[in-house]
Amino acid sequence: MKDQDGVSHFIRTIVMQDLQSGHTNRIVTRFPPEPNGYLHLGHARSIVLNFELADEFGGTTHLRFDDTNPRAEDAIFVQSMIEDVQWLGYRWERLHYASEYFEHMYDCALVLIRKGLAYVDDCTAEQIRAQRGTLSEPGIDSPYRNRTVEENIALFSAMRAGAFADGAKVLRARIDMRAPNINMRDPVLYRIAHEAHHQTGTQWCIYPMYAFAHPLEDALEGITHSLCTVEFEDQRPFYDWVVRSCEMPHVPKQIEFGRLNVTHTVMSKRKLRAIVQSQEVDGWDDPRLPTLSGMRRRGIPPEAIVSFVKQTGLSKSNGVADIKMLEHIVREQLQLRTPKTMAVLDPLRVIITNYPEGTIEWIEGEYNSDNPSLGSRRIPFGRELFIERDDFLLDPPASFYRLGIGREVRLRHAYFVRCHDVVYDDDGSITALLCTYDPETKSGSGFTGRKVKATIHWVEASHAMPATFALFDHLLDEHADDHDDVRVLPTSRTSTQGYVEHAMADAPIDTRFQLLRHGFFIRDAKVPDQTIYHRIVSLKSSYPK
RNA sequence: UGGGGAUUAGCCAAGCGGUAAGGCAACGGACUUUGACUCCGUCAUUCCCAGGUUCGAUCCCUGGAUCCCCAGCCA
Repeated sequence: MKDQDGVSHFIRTIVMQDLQSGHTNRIVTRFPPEPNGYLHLGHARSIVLNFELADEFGGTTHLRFDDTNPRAEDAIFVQSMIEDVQWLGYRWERLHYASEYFEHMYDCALVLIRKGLAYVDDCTAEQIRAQRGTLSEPGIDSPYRNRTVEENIALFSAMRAGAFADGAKVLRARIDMRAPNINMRDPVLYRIAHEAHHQTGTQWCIYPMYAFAHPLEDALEGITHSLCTVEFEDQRPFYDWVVRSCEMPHVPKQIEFGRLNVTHTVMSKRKLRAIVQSQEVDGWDDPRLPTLSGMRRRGIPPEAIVSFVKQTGLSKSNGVADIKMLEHIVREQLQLRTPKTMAVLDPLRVIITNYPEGTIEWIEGEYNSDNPSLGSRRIPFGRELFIERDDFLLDPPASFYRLGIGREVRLRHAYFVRCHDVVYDDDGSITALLCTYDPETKSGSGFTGRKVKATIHWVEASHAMPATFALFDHLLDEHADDHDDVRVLPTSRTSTQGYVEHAMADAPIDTRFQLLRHGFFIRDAKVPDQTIYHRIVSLKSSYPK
């Protein structure tokens, strides 16, 4: 049971077993982000997993905002998350907010109180922490642990009614302060926060904690498999305790999987925020960031992200995938879909001395010979051109196939040209190349008289469209996740001024191109009035540097 | 030194008692109007280590090592 580019994994196995054994007859999953930031590649793994798994077995998936902490959340994140999930290509059957269930959760808390399984604690956060014990020592009971049910109900109602200040009281589960699993030492269920909520306004001044709310949300929605990352594993006993103690009719199953990390970048929300706040990048959608909005602005197709997530597989270990794998998949996805055009990023003028002045020849050029459906365009050719500065070397070694004095190369789609002289300025730097062309060698003419070692790209000078190119490289050094300092590499973004070929000016702004010998590019849609091309990913190169 | 997890090639990852998939990377070669793409080939006698069970162990048992997570009124 594998899909094309996915790998079989343990959660799929569990789901299949649950279906076969009759434990459940329909799969319901959910993607439950907290709207307190931007979605990134790490979330993409959860999104793909939840949506694809349910879909594979004919089930459904809910998008649910886990909005139990108004101090951290904002409606603007709700909107960006909706856009990001849709952009990846997924459609939810139901959209929910945890806050929809606040009343129901309150009732569940009352159930626990009546069963003697929850109590109102007047201790401060510091006192509670001190009573909790440590990793190796048991905790001690709170002095308020044995209040009567009546007293607890009265106090909890008063908490809801706004009778107490933030932090004055909490509702706690009453389990076991000596439990070896710290999560079972009377965890907090409700805290007081006189804070407006983006969905419920000022209706509430007490809010449930994640550990209490999440299992209830899952149970209420009929979620069969509640998938989360491994750091929640030791919270599973409490998850099950909540479902059981609140006597929820539906019992969801929590399953944990390993986080997805990628070399040369970070997925931690904290570190991402630090980078954005450092002003070293252009906001949350900076094309260098692993945020979905950043990757979208970068021009990475959503299909590539989905494919990457599937191809990296899924296990319980927290692995670090090589970013080269992502880059490979992006190239693979773009290879056949993009028109291949020419642009010069670092221009060097070339004068074809034997080509008539004032003449422009229009050459028909196929956009992508591996995908003829992309059609063709007309390319102007004339006496003055631009080529890439590093396609010429004054004293080229034998391993350099391109231009040098006396050397001949093919101009893609056009003619062979041979360089015979160099023009310098007063500083001694090269300002132009003088070349001759051979009319016999026109592309498509079938000329086979002699061979040339290289084909280079070019742009005719009088029709060249000026453009800025933003070239992106690794955001951080290879193992950035290992240390706390997240210094953005200065090489992560460089830019150059150059020219693109005539035909590119007419393309829709979201057109992705393969710029011959440079890589895949797309216009920066955030500044449509400027002509800035983002390099999505470079081409591979076997040329020894 | 409490509890919970993880460990298969440089990286990700299949494998579920019958003799180590696949992808990325790397390295050779072919092809080439992109030093791209494509194609062909190479790349774990061994699965963290040590014992044990078995005709047979990456899979089962015992012991050990290393790494990750948990002491928010965050999620």
